[in-house]
Amino acid sequence: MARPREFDADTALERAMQAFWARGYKATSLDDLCTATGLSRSSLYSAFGGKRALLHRSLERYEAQAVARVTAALSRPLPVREAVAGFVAELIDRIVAGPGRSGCFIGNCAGELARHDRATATKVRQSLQKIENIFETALAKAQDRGELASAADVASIARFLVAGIQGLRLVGKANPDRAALESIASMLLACLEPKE
Amino acid sequence: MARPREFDADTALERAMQAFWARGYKATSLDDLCTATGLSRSSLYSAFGGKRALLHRSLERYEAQAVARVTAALSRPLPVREAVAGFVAELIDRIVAGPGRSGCFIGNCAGELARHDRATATKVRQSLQKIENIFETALAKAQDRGELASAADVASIARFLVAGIQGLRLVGKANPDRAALESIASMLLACLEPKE
DNA sequence: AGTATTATGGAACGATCATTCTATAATGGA
DNA sequence: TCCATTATAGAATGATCGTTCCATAATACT
Repeated sequence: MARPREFDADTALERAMQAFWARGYKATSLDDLCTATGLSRSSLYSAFGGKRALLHRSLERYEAQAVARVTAALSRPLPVREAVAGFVAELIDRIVAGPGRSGCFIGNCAGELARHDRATATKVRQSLQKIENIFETALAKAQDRGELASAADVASIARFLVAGIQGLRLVGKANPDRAALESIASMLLACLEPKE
Repeated sequence: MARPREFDADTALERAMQAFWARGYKATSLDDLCTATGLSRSSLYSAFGGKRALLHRSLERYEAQAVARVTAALSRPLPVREAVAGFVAELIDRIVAGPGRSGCFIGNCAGELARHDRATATKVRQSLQKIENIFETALAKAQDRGELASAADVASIARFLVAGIQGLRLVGKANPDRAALESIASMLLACLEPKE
């Protein structure tokens, strides 16, 4: 019994997320968001509530996609070291090609906002934790398969990989050089090698 | 033959840098900078030329300080592994205590600006390179002392340490948890262990 | 002492910011 | 078909942005 929406909220959110991801929170204006989504200010506000709320919805959306991507990458029928290596290699491809130079949206929010925005910091922390948990689960399975030493601390390795990937992506923003990034990646993956 | 400055340009720049470091570029307004430095807009503009120029001066200042800090930490009469470990341990102390939660100013600029600001990206890349070179030099000396395998690629290790430290500091912004950060640090330092 | 020159404080500027408001359009149910 | 309800476009709002300008203050040199 009312006028129906003319837009799809899901694709609008996706486009808003892309805008925040590419430019950052403060650098993305409401005009930018309206242009990106094709919505008017009224529609944006009634559907999402404001810029900050839209950022949080964007973070949730990104987290879901990131969880899916990591899960997919680590579910491949490969030794975990090769699965992780493939995941990182794709990241590097995207950094070198250009689109990956926006970095990780979660990491971007951590860098720009975590210090002075408790709510966003909490969301960032939780998102990183979820991704870390996916790594940990995959590593534990690999450990069961005998790919990792039974003494290996899979939780610590997972945490290390998440931090290392953040570092890789951050450095890649300023220096999208394939050789440099692959060198970093290969040393990062050493944590999955059995000690000789 | 004219009116002299009432302020010290060096301390003004230091305070401006602190403001940019703590809040980021876009989030630091000219009012913030005037408050932080104690200068009027006129003085700021005549002395530094504008917000963006002030950022670049701040980056240069931070780079010099960072170079000095890293050089000092790696010049201690210790095995390089312990020197690096001490450096990272102090970073973690500052993150956990609070002040270190601003992260690395260079990394912050990389995250916020590198993608859309070529000049800043170049400065960031050069600064990271300089710091990387300090690590590499220290590692090469340690290699000469026999602390590292003669086959070790000190340039790659240096690059890896810089990226890893950026990741550590970024993750520390959202999750300033000592145990987690120390776990990451200890795995990072594994690249300096002789393989068994 | 007078003057040229630079520094300073703060007002003024236009642009842009996020948000709210208003008028109009479009629907489903009566 | 008319009404209650929600959606939309875009104007309006006040705050704040970075920058410029101007009047005044303070010095060094003649």
